[in-house]
Amino acid sequence: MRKDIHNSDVPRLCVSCEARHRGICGALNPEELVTLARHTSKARHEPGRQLIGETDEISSYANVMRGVVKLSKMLEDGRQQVVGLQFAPDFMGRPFAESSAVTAEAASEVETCSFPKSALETLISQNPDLEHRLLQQTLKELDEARDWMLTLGRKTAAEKVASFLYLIATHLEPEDIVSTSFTLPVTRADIADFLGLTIETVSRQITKLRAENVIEIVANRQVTIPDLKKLHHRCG
Amino acid sequence: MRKDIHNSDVPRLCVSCEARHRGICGALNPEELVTLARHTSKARHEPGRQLIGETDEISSYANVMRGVVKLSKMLEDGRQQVVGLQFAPDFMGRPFAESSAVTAEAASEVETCSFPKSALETLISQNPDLEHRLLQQTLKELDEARDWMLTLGRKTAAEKVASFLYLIATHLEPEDIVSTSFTLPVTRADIADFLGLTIETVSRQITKLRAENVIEIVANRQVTIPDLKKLHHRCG
DNA sequence: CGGCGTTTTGAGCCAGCTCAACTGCTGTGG
DNA sequence: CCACAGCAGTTGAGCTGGCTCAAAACGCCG
Repeated sequence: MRKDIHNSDVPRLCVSCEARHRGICGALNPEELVTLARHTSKARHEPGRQLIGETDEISSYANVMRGVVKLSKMLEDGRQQVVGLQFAPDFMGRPFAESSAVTAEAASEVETCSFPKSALETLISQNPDLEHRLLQQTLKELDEARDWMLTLGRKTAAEKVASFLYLIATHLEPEDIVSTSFTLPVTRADIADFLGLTIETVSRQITKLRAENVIEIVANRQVTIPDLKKLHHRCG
Repeated sequence: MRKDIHNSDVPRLCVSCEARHRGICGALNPEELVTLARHTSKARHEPGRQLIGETDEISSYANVMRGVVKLSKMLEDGRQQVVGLQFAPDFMGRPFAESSAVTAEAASEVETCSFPKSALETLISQNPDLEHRLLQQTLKELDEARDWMLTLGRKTAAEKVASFLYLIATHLEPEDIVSTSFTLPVTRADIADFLGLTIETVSRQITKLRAENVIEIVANRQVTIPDLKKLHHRCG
């Protein structure tokens, strides 16, 4: 928990919340936080739980407090593509749209803090800094989406898997690390859907990376990366 | 040219400009337009002309006035992926960043209206509606990028080419059309780099679509689509 | 221990790639 | 006016990376 001289003014719900520092709530003053918190509800979701469907009407937005949320799109025949992953304290939702255009699903166990569409829209209209934060996050997501397009369109299966592991490692851990160890927040099927590959190909490439000592697999989902730089070299 | 009761107040440069209606300049009042126009320069660029490089420092932004701009990313070994196309009157540039992270290149003959980074940033700080427009465009680009990730990751070559032609047709022409005819604003190589395919595969798929009477190729770049719905069915 | 979901491994196939040749258009110069 | 060089696009033949289908191995929980 961070030190914060205004702790006494902010709602109990928000006191220790990351979204107030690095997330969109950082744009709000104590008074606005109180207003928002009145309409807010925290929730915990099991892996696999769908948070919003591709064509659902949007009635609320949320912050990701803990865990990883998977955003995906689907073709009529069932082919699926994961188009984004969201980590705490990302904002979730598509402002100014009727429907979300993507399915949001809890990849790991997830905690969210959600509030009605109207509450956010009211705040946006009276606080330009909130819109600035939204713009910043949207630009970040656009950058990530474009990076990923390069991966999807032009990298080999081996490079795709290395890129995925690199992305997870750098998003789950504090920056400037050399080696790391973590639990994969997603299944092989999710990885495959993110990379535009099949489960089997993902599995084979992971096996190969392990055989070449680029990664270590402790338990099924438990990965250690002894040298991030070495992994990065495999990313193409 | 649109009718506009304020024509007399706005700078000559801006009078007939689409960006003032559908682009970001729509957020500006005549006075702000005058300020911006003072630092503005229109330019025409030949196809292939690089407008900004992937690692270039950003010193100015621009509106696309005419033509199509191609945004791309490259791997060290030269593999390239087109990550976006911009049409008039799109805003071009990555606000709040040191470097652009993508290469922008004129795909067709292009006209731009560019202004220094600082001029836009000043206006943003004093006019929240401008930031709102930027957010709207960024969200639109993010939606498009995610749609394209589905195409890149999960569609077959045939579906990819159909999707590309559909995208171009619907972006170049007024809405609610059934049939259309247009000149492709990009080369086969660009299409391939957009779709994550090779030139040869693109060519074969176009030939196939023609053989199946989904499209007509008049001259090399001149395409007619007799039935947009039929094309859409090929998009997967 | 047995059942079930996830992951790995194996074997064969095919969509899309590579390499190479050809076509057709355009501009240039003799 | 033709020759020809250069570039964009097409076509062909063969190869291969990643897919498909099938089965075995590995947890994990009751």
